Parts: sequence; structure tokens; C-alpha cells
Amino acid sequence: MKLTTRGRYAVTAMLDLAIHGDTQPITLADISQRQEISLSYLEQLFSKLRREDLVRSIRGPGGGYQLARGFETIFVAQIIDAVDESIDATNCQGRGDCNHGEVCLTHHLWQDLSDQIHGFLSGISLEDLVKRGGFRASSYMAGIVDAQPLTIRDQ
Amino acid sequence: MKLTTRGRYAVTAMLDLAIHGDTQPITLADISQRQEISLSYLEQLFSKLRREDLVRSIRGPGGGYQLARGFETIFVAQIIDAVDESIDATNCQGRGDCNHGEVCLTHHLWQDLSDQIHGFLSGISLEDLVKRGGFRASSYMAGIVDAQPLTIRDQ
DNA sequence: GTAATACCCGACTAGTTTAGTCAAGAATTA
DNA sequence: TAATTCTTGACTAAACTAGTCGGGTATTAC
Repeated sequence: MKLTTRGRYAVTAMLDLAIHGDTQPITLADISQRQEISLSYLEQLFSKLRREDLVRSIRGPGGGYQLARGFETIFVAQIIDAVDESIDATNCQGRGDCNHGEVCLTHHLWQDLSDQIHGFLSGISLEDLVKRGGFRASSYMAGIVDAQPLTIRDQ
Repeated sequence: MKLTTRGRYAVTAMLDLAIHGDTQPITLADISQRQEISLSYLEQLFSKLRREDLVRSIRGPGGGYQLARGFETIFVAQIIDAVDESIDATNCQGRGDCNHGEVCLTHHLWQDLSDQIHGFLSGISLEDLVKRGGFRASSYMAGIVDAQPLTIRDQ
């Protein structure tokens, strides 16, 4: 799990799509204007989002992008994973030989933290983001923790 | 909150210090050898750790570094904050004018996520890391969630 | 006092990533 | 057939990472 501005751009753009794209396809030019993200950069991002089947594209006049499925089934973690190729939180690519052939001191800490963040963002859907007024995460965060206990997930 | 290998190095080094430095000061050369981190790079990191009063330095032969206080009062979040100057998770540096003078769509999401991660890591002390066999984070994470409810913190 | 030890500090750097730009092309509709 | 919109790939400036290098300064032991 990697968290950069690229992931933020992608989630913002997908959220724009979820808000405005319920009926007709939305052009990247529209998203670019509304969200102040460069068009060419959006093209790069949507290329990846399409490959991951998060959006559908329609060419030609009247075309644009649509969510590939219902916004209640698209989660923040999926969007971020699609555009931010996830680096290993660990140093040894999970081999466990980071320190003289042994597991390094903090290996598990980073692995688990990474899983935690991923689990957290896997619980927030575009629907959640659309429906909460002002898009504050605080309110549903409590709910998420109740709903899915913080155990370690196998990514 | 920013999570890079620099933060990982710093936590690893501090953990080494917590494990080996209970009686005499530990030299960076020792840590460098044990943890396979370049000496010069460690010097940079410890310069920051010292400025944040997480370690004490003793010069001259027999000198080295010690934890500045008990390992039960030093938390992972503090270490990472000391070496990874925290970038804003938001795009507008908290001004809230990220989109045409208004708050951007995902502003709060990132702010809250950042706070969440920070909260997690603020609950893990060096003592926790030293005492758990194998340093697995999973076990005490559940405890942390019980202990400090996931409300939004003012950083 | 002088040599060795160890921290201290700033300048520099190769490589990678980020956040783009630019140009050409392909599909679709009017 | 022209306009629209997605599609793709090559390129790039700036920033960041993970270091190296070279010279300090404080302290201790002899």
C-alpha cells in the first residue's frame, strides 16, 4: 500500500464520476475542469483504472467514462491499488531475509501496518464518500471498525 | 504522516538501541553492522532523532547513543515524525481551498486517514516492539483499538 | 598533549518517482 | 467527413531517496 498524490487524484476523479456520471458518460475534460487535474495526467490514470475494470470507456462524441459497476461496490483501496503500484512495505519483498538472512527487526510491524491501512481503505466505498455530507470520513470510520474487526488480512 | 524506508530505518535503529543499549551507549557503527544500514545515513537519521530529544549522544571513546527516556514512552509515530518530515496528506496544506477556493472532494478523507495512521502508530511503543516475540504487530493492534477509540485527533 | 574514538555537519550525487507535456492515432457519432 | 473523445507512447523538469564524502569537534586513554 502506497499513498501518494496520484492515488488522491484517482479517488477524486472517481468520486467526480460517481457524483456526475449517473446518467450519461463523463468526459475527462469535464473532470479536468472541475477537479483541476491536468487532462493528460487524467488520461494516464484512467488508462490504469480501465485496465483494472473500475471504469468503462465510450469513444466518440457524447462518449466519456462511466463507473464499471455500482458505486457501492468500488472501494478506495481498489482505486489506489490500480494507480499506485503497491510497493512492499517490507525491505525484502516478503522473503523475510532482510537482515543477514533473517527477518529484520521491524519486518512484521510494517507488514501489519500496511495490511491495516489496506483493510481500512477497503471498507470505504465510493457510495460512502458520495453520501456523507461534506465527505467527512470520521463518522463512518467508527462504523467500519465496528463492522470489520482489526485483524490481519492476507492482502 | 509519511511512510518511507527512512522511517523504517529509524524505527529499526531505535529498536536496536532499545534492545542493546540498556547499560552502555551504543555506537552507530554497531547499529550499522547489525542492521545493515550505512553509517553515514545513520548519522543523518540520528541527528534528527537527537534534535527531537528521542536519543542522547555521548562523544568520545566509549561514547555512542542512548534512548533519551524509557522505551515505554517512545512511540513509533514519534520516531517517524522525527525523520520523515510529514507531508500534508491534503493538497492545500490544510487551507481547505484545494478546489476553486473550496474544499476538494476528498480533502477530509485524506486528512482523516492520515490521522488514523498516526493514531495507530502513536499507540505502539518501543517497549511493545521489544517485548512481543517476533515483533508481530497483529496482537497489540487489537488492544490499541480497544484502548483508544477511533475518533479524529487534532494531530 | 596527542592519538584514537565517536559524534557532528554540510555539500554533493546517482537513481527513481512524480506530475506532468506533447504528438500521433483510432473509434464513434452527427 | 469532420468533430469529438478515448488511447498510447515517448519525453521531461522537479523533487525525493538513499546514500557518499570530507572535514570538523568533543572526550577519553595513554
